[in-house]
Amino acid sequence: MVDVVKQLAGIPLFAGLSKSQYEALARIALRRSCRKGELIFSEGDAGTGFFVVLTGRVKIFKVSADGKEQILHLFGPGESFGEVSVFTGQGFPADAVTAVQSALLFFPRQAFGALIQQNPALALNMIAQLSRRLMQFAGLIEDLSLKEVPGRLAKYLLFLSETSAAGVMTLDVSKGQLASLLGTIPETLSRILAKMNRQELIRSRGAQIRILDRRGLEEIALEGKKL
Amino acid sequence: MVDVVKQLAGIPLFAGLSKSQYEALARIALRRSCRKGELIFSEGDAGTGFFVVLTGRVKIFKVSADGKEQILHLFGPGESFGEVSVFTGQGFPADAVTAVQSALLFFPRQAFGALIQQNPALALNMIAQLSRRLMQFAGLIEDLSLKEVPGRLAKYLLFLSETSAAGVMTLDVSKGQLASLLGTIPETLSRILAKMNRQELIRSRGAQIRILDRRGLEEIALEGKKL
DNA sequence: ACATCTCTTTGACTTATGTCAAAGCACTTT
DNA sequence: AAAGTGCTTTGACATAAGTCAAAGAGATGT
Repeated sequence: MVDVVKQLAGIPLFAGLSKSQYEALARIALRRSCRKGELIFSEGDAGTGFFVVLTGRVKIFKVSADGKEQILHLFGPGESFGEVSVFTGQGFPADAVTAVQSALLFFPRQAFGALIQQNPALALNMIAQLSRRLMQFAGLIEDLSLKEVPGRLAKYLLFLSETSAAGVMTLDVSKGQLASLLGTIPETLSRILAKMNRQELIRSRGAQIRILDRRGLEEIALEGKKL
Repeated sequence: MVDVVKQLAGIPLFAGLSKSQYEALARIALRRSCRKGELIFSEGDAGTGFFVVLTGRVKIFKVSADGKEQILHLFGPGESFGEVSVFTGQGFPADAVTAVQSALLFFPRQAFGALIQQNPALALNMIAQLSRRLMQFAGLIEDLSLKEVPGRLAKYLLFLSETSAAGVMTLDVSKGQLASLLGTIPETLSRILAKMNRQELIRSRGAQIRILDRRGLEEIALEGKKL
């Protein structure tokens, strides 16, 4: 219990809460360990609560009738997921599986509902959280509808380069998963990477990628320039 | 002022609040009238507050570098928009224009922030609101990424038929706007409608559409069957 | 080192959807 | 009614991206 309190402190959703509020949260939280590839919930399952990632990584995704998948989110330590169906009362809107061995906290719906009603700060954190996610979704919708795959990839690479040290960066997901994140398939992604290499925009070998022509990538990502 | 209170009562975001809470909201709300096509905010504008539609209709959309638009939402009476940037502090994520002559209420950020901190019920309403919208976005992402245009159209028609009286239904947006809502262009939409007519799935003339083969549409919408 | 997987790349091909241009319709304005 | 304006439809065409199949590369375990 005590160590759960400690872990809660690093979670943005719970930022700035009082000690007693942490304890109240810790009291209702349930720990769960999942090995890689474990199904946490399926689309349509009744939302009996939501989760926080302590360690590992969880993939939230939709699957089409013929098996293609679109990743909606990849959540890492400190991030929460499944809140939405706690509040809409509808089933989960997508599937969730662990991408790697992971440790989760589960917050049951009823108990958490009671808590949030008495903690305005928690409610406001939740609002901020949902707002950020909505913004992110708006961006994904824009990308899927208005950009071509090279544009989405360029945007992703530029974004990744901000977070990573100078020079070389390393993809933190497999290329197949990256394809799904960008709303395409591995073959298409592979071809586009090859083309970007040929045009000296990037230099990639395996998961290592170095940006050679930042401006060129920006033109593709933002101005819709063709590859 | 008094009549503003009356109008607030019909707004889901404010459902179930007390009389004094309505009055507090009415005190900070500003009225605004917009004629058709008026720009309410642009992507990137600082979010100084959010809006509620009293009458009319507002279109929230993204535009690509080369002018194609993707509608994110069409909001009608009682619905609110622009909340997200109130809580993230970032600029508006998309553009908003009135689709027809409309009357809006504007809630300034600061004042509303103060209110929501003291009204747990209001905060919970906001959470429910954002959650619903997130779910809706997840559906749009799924459609854009995993369904083809005929599937999206079939889904839209089936959805519309639920809300409308038996038999014939009338499109409540122009076909150009419908195309933008479905993530495509008018030409493509037109061709697909023509094809659905030829295959006796629907019978459409102008904005009037009658569903002839519901099961057939469902196969296209849900099972990805080809047109 | 070898065999076995899984992931990635490449090639040839198909197809859905976008582009461009023109014609058709419907509505308003005069 | 005529003329203008903005939607919608249709046709011919271009192309981005998916499908299918096979080969290559990298890991992992025995």
